Amino acid sequence: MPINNNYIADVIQEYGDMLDLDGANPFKIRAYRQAARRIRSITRELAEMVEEGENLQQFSGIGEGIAEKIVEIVQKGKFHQLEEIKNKIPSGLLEVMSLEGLGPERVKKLYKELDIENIDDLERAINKGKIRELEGFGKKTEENIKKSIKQKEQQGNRLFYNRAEEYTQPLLEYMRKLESTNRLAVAGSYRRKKETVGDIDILATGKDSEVIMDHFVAYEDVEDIISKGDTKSSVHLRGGLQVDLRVVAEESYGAALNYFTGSQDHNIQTRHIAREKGLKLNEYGVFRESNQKSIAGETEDEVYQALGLPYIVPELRENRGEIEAARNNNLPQLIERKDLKGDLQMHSQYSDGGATIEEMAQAAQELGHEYIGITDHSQRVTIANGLDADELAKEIDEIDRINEKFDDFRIFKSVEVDILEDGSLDLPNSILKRLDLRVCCIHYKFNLPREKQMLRILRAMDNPYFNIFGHPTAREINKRPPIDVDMGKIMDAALDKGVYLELNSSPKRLDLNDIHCKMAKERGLKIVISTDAHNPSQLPNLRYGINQARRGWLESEDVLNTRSADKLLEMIKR
DNA sequence: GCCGTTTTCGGCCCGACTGTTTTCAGTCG
Repeated sequence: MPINNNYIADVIQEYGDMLDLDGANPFKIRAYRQAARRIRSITRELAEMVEEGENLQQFSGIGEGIAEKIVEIVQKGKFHQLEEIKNKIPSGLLEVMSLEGLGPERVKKLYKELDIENIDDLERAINKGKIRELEGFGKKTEENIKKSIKQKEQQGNRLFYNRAEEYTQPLLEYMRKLESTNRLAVAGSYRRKKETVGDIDILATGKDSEVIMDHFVAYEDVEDIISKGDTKSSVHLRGGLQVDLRVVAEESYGAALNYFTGSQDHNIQTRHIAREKGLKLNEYGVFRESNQKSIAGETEDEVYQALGLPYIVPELRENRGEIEAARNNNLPQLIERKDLKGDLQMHSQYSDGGATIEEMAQAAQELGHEYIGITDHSQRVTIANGLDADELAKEIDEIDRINEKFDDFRIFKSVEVDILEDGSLDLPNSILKRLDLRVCCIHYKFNLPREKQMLRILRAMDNPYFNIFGHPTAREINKRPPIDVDMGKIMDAALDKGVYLELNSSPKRLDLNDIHCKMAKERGLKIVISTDAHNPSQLPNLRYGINQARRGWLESEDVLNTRSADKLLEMIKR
């Protein structure tokens, strides 16, 4: 594991969780967890900053103590306080604490009274009926813990955004059928368009909350009901996805939507602002601290206005500078789907696509595209029927023929050419130069150590026919970690050489991620948003890329394929 | 442990639901 920001955040977070089990000061625990979250959103590599002796305390949430620990993590991969606490408390307890319904107090009790150190121990104790005998526990709690274990085994990872959509849309339709519901919206990370979704938060207003709740838990896909009250109910759907429904009064709708959309970090900041202004912000509205009088709540606009801020779109609500930007009236005008004029990565039957070039072109035209790039695989990717130079030459000729039929649409002759281990490209320049543009990607040797991986990529970028670095970290969400690279250096090199980076819109890749997009924007490096579609039905996936781009603060200006075909070719020329 | 247009000390977001209890602790988001 490379010592990147995510690793550092993991270690800091683990320490916070261990402190929780140790019964430490809750605010200290929170400080570590907040620091971990903060670290994940920093767009520079902390390891590098440490090596260069830079001050880490410039980041809010990182003070003297945690800065010292980060230095130790960078140097040794761990820090001594964490090792000490691990000697005292079995780290298997963290896994137990991650179960739904089990927090630090109960886990501690299980450890002290029943010697439970991990989930296996816990399961054995449940089977012996030991849990129900503990003071403060009971039969029902024992059953719930049993369910939680099963739940964790089943669900495992967070859902891809597009899969979450498949669960959410029918449920919304079902809820709309009920006459008692008035307003209905999805909040949470789903509304913020995160690449994966842990659970679904639905917000409703309506005449009779009891009727709405009854209707909700009666949904045919509900597997079990976790809780049910007047204002909040939670269920598991078949397949394990948790859905929470909240019913609020009309006058609180905006405040509730804002509150339940989060993120938590964003909410903490907005509440701070409220307090500064002598106001109180909660899910019911904005209130004057002096007389508890409500001054806003029905719409989100109103809530932000009461805080003296312009409206902030959900995708930006991650406490990554949006509050400051809002205060300075400097929020980005985020890119929208309609800004994109074309799609620069897709496959045809020449390699592993399911449709002909003409079929892809036609479908793209119907979506309003002005151009596409056909990027079939190169020879190295044998499993995808990658093309050699002769086969690619044939494809080039065919695209020329097809292009003659169009007046106001253009197919770029392109390729998804592999970056080989030594940094050479998988096809000779003699054929690459016949193309309009080239997307260069890594499909093998993901595990090279950072130095070698960097050398490979930077060397490849030296080739004048390297235009776009496709799915740059090669990660697959929930499956394969990103390759170990210094993204800042890659971006600097890309700027220097006139290379662009791709945001791959496949819901399983979404590569670059949001933080990398913001990094690119801060450097002035433009991004290409492509689908990597393998058949026409995947062409609308562009919207997932747009979601990610918006989370990464990108504006139309920051994205290459918002340009016309001619302008694009001009810009891509090295 | 972090932070500061009241502060270097004394705060730190806050309300709902469940289960096991007879008034509340624990957990969650």
